[in-house]
Amino acid sequence: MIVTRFAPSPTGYLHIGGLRTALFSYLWAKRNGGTFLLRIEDTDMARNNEEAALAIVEAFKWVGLAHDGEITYQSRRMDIYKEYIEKLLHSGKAYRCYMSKEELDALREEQSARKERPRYDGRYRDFTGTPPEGVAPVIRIKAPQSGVLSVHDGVKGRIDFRVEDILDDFIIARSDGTPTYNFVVAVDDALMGVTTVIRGDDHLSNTPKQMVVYEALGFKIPEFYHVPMIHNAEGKKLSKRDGATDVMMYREMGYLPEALLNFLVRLGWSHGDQELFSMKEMLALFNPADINKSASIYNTEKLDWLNGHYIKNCSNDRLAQLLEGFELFLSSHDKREILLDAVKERSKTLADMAAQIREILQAPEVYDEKAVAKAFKSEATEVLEVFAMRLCDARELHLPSDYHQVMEALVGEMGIGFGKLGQPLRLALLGKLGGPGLDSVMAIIGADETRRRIEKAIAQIV
RNA sequence: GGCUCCAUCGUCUAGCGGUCAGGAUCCCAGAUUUUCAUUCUGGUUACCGGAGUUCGAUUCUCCGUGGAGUCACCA
Repeated sequence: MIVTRFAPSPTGYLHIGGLRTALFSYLWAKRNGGTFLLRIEDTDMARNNEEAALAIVEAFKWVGLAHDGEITYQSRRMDIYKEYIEKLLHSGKAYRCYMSKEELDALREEQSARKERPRYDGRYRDFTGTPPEGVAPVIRIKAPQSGVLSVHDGVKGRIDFRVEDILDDFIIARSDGTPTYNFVVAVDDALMGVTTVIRGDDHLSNTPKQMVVYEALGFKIPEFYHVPMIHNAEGKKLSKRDGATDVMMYREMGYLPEALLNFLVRLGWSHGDQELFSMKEMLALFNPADINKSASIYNTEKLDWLNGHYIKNCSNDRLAQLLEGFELFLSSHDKREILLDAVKERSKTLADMAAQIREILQAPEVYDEKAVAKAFKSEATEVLEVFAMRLCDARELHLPSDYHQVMEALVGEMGIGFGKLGQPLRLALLGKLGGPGLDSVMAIIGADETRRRIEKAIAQIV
C-alpha cells in the first residue's frame, strides 16, 4: 500500500511547482492503488488556512486531481503534538531549554566570530538544577552528536551528512508551547501512514532533522523522493514574483488542464521520447524512480504548443462550454461547428480562440493599413461589387462549399487569379489578411452580412 | 561562508563504455493554402574544463569551474 501526501503551507493559492509535486504524488499513489492525502501546514500562521485549503482543492478540481479522505489541518492537531512532545520529555529524548533569545543570539555571534558553525551548544541537555526564573523554556530534542546520517533518496541516491556539520539539539516546541515544522512533519507523516514522501529538494536538508524525530519516536522512516526545483529564467527558484505561478491563472489565460498537466509531468520526468501523455498514460507510466536529478527552467513555449495540440483535439461541445468562461456564448449559433472547426487549429489558448471568434462575428471597425495598400487596389472594388451581386443572385447559400462555388465561378468568368478576389474580400470581411478560410467565414456570418461588410469596406476605404 | 545537490542543443529531455549524440519545442527554409494557421519535408544549434581508469569515454573516478538549495522559537 502506497500512501503519499501533498503538504502545502497556506499561501492562498496553489503554486505551479506545488502542482507538479502534487501530481507526482497523486500519480504514484493511484498507480499503486494507494492513497493521496492533503495536509495543510498551518502551525504558525493560523489565519487563512480554510481559504487556502479551499483554493488548493479548487485548483485540484480544475485539473482533475483529488485527495483522498479528509483534509488534515495541523492547527487542529495541537493536542496530538503535545502528547508526543510529552512522550519525548518523559523518555528523556527531549528537554526544556531555558536559554533566552538574547543569550542564543550572543552565542551565535561568538561562534560566527570564531568562524564556527552557529549552533546550540547543548547547555541544558543534561540540566538538573533549578531553572532560571522568568524564562519560558523551549523544548529541544536530543540529536545525535557525532556520526553520519544517511538519507536514502529515490532520486539522488544515498546522501551522507556528517552530524557535526548539520545538527544540533533543535527546537521542537517554541516557548509558547507550539510545535515546530520539522517535528510536526515527521509526526504527521508517521501518524497518517505516509509511506512515500515526494517533495521539492529544497527539503533535502530538513530530512536529517526529521529522521531524528522519527527515530526518537520509534517511527518507520518513509521513502523519500526529492524532486529538483523548477527555476525561473534567471535560474533561481520559482517564486510568486515570476509571473504566473498561481495554477488558477492558467485557467484564466485559457489553458486546458490536460495541457498543463502534460507540461508539468515532463518537467523533471520523462518516458523515452514520449511528449504527449493522457492522464491514463501518466497513471500507467509514472514512476518517481525516473525523476531527473537536475533542476529545470520554467519556459512556457512548450506549454503553448501542447495547449494548441489539445485544443485541436478537443470536441466542439466542450470547447463551446469552455469558451463561456471567456464571455463567448455559442450554443445558439447555428454555424457553431463550422466556426469552431475554422478557428481551433489556429489557437494557442482559449482566450486567443475567443478573440479570433470575435473577429469573425463582429464586422471590422478598422482596416489594416498595410493590407489595404497591398490588396485594395482600384480594380478590387469592382471585383467585390460583382461578387456581392452574385451573392444576391445565388440561392441556398449555407455551407462553405456553396460560397466556394460562387467564388470559383466568378474568378473563372473574370479570368483572374483567386487572390484578386480573395485578398480584398478578406480585408472587407475581417479587416486584415490573415485568418480562417473565407468560404467558412461567409458561411458563418451569412450572405447578407457578407454583403454589408463588402459595402462598408468599399465606402470606408475608397 | 558551512553543508548538500546539480551540469547533453536557447528551453524540456533520451542516453545507462563503442551512437553520424536521438526526440520535442523554439527559430529558419521549402511544399500545401486566396491569406494566416494547421500539416508535411529539410536545416542551424549541445555532451562546462582538466586529469585519471579503459583498447575506447557524454557515460565511471577525482579535482576544478559554474549554477542551485539550505543553514530560525518560518514552513
